[in-house]
Parts: sequence; C-alpha cells; structure tokens
Amino acid sequence: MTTKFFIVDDHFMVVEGIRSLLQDEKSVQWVGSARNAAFCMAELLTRNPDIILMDINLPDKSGIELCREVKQKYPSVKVIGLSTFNQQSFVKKMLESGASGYILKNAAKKELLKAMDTVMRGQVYMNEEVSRLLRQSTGPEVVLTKREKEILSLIAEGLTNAEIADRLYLGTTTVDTHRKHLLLKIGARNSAEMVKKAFLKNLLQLDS
Amino acid sequence: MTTKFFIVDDHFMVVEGIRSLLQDEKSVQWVGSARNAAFCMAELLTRNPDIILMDINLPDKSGIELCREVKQKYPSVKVIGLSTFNQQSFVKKMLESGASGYILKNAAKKELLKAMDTVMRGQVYMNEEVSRLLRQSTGPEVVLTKREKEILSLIAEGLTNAEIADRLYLGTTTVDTHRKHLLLKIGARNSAEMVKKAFLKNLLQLDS
DNA sequence: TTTAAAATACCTGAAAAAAGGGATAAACGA
DNA sequence: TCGTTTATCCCTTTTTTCAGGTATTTTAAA
Repeated sequence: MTTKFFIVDDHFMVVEGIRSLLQDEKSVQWVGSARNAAFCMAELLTRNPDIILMDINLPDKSGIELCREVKQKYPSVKVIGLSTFNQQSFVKKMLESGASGYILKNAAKKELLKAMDTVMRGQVYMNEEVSRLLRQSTGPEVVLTKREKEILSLIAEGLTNAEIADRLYLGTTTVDTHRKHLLLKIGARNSAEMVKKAFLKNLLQLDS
Repeated sequence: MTTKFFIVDDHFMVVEGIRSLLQDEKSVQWVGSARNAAFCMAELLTRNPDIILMDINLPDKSGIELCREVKQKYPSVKVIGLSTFNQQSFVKKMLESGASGYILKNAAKKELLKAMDTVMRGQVYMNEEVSRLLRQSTGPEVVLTKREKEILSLIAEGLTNAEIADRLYLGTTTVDTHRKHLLLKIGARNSAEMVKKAFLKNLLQLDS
C-alpha cells in the first residue's frame, strides 16, 4: 500500500530535495507539488494525495489558513506542517487547523518516512525538538481583543495615548485603560517590555 | 571546465534538493556537503571546491563567521550565501565577510546555475529580490556601542533607569544619557517604538 | 431575555520617561 | 602625543506613563 504525498513549498530546493530523498522508497510516492496555496487547491482536484507536506510560509497565504481549507474540503487528506523554525504559536495554530504532524526542514529521510507512516496510522507526529518546545509551554496563550490588538500596534509605532485617541476617535482615558489591560495580559511592567514580549508571543510581527 | 561546488546547510532537504537539481548539469559538479561549520572546514582540506553554497544559519556558527574563516584560509574559494529570508543586515554582513553572492532558497535551477557562473567569472551575483532590498536601503546602518547594546537589552526587559543603574553600577543620569543616544541612533520617539525598531534592525533578537 | 465580555470613560497622584541642554574623564587608534 | 569616540555624570522642566481604583453602555452569544 503506497502512500501518495504532495508538497506545498515555494522553495524549489526543498521540493526537489524531498522528492529526491524519497524517490527510491517503495512505501511512498510523490504525486505533485505546488509553490503557493492557490495552485495547491487547484491541483488537489486531480492528484488525490494521502498526505500534504505543507510549508507554513507561503507567498500568497499562510500554511495555517491553507491547512484549514484543505481539511474542510478534503477531510481525509493528512497535513504535515513543514518549517525552518519551531515557533510555538505557529505549531499550535497548525495543529488547531487540522494538521496531523509537524517537522522541521532539517529532518532526514528517516524522519520524513516515520512522520508519514505515523500520520497514516491515524496518529499525530511531532518532531522531537518541536515536541520538547510544546511541553515547556509557558502558561496560557494570550488572547487579545480586536481593539487591544489595534492599540498594541499603535503603541509599538510610538504613538502616545493622546495620538492614539485622536486616531481612533476615543478618549485618552479609554486608550489608557486598554493599555493597562494589555500590560496585564501580556505580563509586562511597561511599554518597552510589552513590545518585546508581544513579538515573542507573536502578537506583533516584524513584517509591517 | 566543470565548476565544483560544496554545500553547507543543516537542512537535509535543501542539500539533497540542490544536489538533485544540478546532477544532470555538465557545467557543475557536486563535491560534498556539510551540516555544520566545523565539518565544513574539515572537509575543505580534501574537497577543493570552487564554490561553497553556504547557509547563513548553521547550528554551531553563523554563516557570516564561517564565510570569513573560509575566505581567510582558502581565498580563491567563492562563497554564495543561501537563506530563506532576505534581511538586509545579514546580506550586508555576508558580503562584507567575503561572499561573492547571495541567493534565496526559493531559487530555481536556472538561478543557481547563473549565480555560480557569474561568481566564477569574478563578478558578484545578487538575487533580484535581495538586490532590490539593498537598493531601497533606508539610511546608514545603526552601530551601537557595547554599553548602548547592554542598556537597550535591559530597557527591553522592562527595567527602569534606576534599576539599570543599580544593575550596572552607574548613575541613573548616565543611563538616561545612553537611553537618549539610543533613541536618536535608532530613530524612535519613545521606548516602545525603539524596541520595535531594534527588532526590525536586528539590534535585538527573539532568541534570548 | 439574560449574562458575560468588550468597549468606553473617568478620577487622582506618583513614577518614569523624555526634552534640552550642560560638562569632564577615559579609552582607543593613528 | 593628539584627536576622536565613548563613557560617565549632571541640571531643570515638561510630558507621559503607570498604578489603583471607579463606572456605564454596548455587543454578542446562550
């Protein structure tokens, strides 16, 4: 029984690398690849893979969102997340979106095969390093309201409470209240620390 | 005249991908690979490549440092930087360390060949996207003194001037002066903005 | 309809940062 | 040795944040 796998990654080298690594394996068979989410969805109409190896940073859409879409439209297709780094929040979101596994791009052939085998047996496969990171989870995930996110972003741009209030048509004391809630939720003593921790917890991103 | 190339990257998939992509090319020949800097230096004793394709994030040492070492010991070997992202400061440092080129991991076979050919002709090869980024360079690179870096790091941890002064056996006004210099150098109006910009300019890192 | 969460808004006072200057001493490289 | 950079330190004032509360209205889901 051959497992059919499909690769979604904009890195030619990675696609070719996986294909080449596994081409002599009897238990798995490459059925195609896509460099972005849109093409992937189009190809799934005809390729019928058992497993998708899915990069989490695609040019047109995040792997998290694509994973959600794939699981919705093709519930029996298994998704394994693929990344160069093991940031906790991404891993969690990927799993929440329906992924059955997560491996890093430094994985060797042996691990690729093991991940696919585990996932085909209906279990979840986690890379050892990623698994360790998840286990040392530091407290509950921070959930910000829409307004809080907005104000956090503006604080990080250097705006004062008064400026933010003007921007959002609020009173300055309202902004100050949100700011206090942010400090509490993020666990920071002041704005500098809050911005740093927001990056660490992926509440702020570097790509602006 | 065949160009011999060597790959340094801890990502099995990438190494295999490049090797496989280029294995039918007459003009280039794969002579080996290493997963870390130490092994690379050991292998260079016998492999004699013309070009090294070098990942900038190695497990034991940065590609920037390895590049410097390679160019020192083997000045005729060309180095092409290899990365998943095109952060300006890394590109610059890589070039300053003696690299002759820089490509991204989404490069196709054609670009790999072109990069190697360009570099063998004694010219510098820059990926288009990276080249564009360097051209829209936003002012001079920020250079912080040792003390400034120290204080920036502590500000980002949420310490007040008084706390930092205690930590470093300084007066609070000294800390305040450094803080002012930091704001000026980084181009921020307050500490929150400064922390964000410090991450953007790679003056602060997420791995602490 | 009811409940809980989010949004909005406020008060006072203290702490901290920021602004806008000033200065001297120490360290480093040519 | 000399010139430049870095480090250290200060002053006063103003602005802004932070702490520790208070409250009502709106919104969304059960």
